[in-house]
Amino acid sequence: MKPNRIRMTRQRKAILKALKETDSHPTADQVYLMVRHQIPNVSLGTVYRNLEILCEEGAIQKLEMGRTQMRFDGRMDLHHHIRCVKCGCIGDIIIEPINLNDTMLASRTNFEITGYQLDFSGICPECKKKSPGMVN
Amino acid sequence: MKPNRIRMTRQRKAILKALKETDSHPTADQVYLMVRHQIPNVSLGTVYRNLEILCEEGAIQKLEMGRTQMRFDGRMDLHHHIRCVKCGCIGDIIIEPINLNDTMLASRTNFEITGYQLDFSGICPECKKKSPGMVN
DNA sequence: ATTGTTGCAAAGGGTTTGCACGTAA
DNA sequence: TTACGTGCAAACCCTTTGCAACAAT
Repeated sequence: MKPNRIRMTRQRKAILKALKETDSHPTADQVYLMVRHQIPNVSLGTVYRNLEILCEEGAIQKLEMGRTQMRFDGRMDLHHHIRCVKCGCIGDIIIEPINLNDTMLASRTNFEITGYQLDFSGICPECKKKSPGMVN
Repeated sequence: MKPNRIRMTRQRKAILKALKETDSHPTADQVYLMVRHQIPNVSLGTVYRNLEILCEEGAIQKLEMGRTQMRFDGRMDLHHHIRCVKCGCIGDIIIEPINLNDTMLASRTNFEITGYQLDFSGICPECKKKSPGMVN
């Protein structure tokens, strides 16, 4: 057990606040822009470092969907995400967790299963409005 | 409909062959090393270009798990993947597809759901052997 | 002969890191 | 006072791309 040495600096506080106040799952540079309203000379490096630290502390979570830019989420309850294939925005979905001890599932691999990541893709309401009926 | 203009060059043939002959889900540079045995002066750029083209042709598939390096798979039947959290190797799992028209699922988001990605994580047989009983 | 493909090397883009200074506790 | 955190800028790493030469059809 290491002592909790993390300091609540202005920057860290502002980054955490920004994430708790939005449901837009922003990228690091979007967080950077938000925080700059309050702390104009904050650096992008500081934003990245703090997002990482806040993740480790369990205060926020990092979304790594495919190989796109990371996104960050201030919501910590169990939920999944859906990405709009047109605009890239991200929404939330709550579904029942998969039972990792399911013998049917376990029998299908010689790995010991410890976790999973389930992300959906689709079309967000805004993009649906813009091109109704269009598949692409 | 564009005519099928893709040429079967030595390089392309070798890359495809390498992927069809392994079940190791190699990264681009691993494919590069494999192909170099046959074509010593092949370039990494060519490997990347051909992996991309072979994906578009539906001959292979690209695995984008988290923000790690891309991996490539010569197997085209429907299956999922599990990544070893210790060594990073990848195995296969076959499970039933999720029904995207499930009203329960659809009611949980205002997106129109079109697809999903489900990847597992766990510990591979080799790593389990090396550190039996250890969680980390 | 045509034009898709290659090797090379440079560029790209998001993220990470080294350093000296600043600041929370 | 101590050592964690910051701003800056350079480094990183994988992947993509421009270009002139090459080769499949």
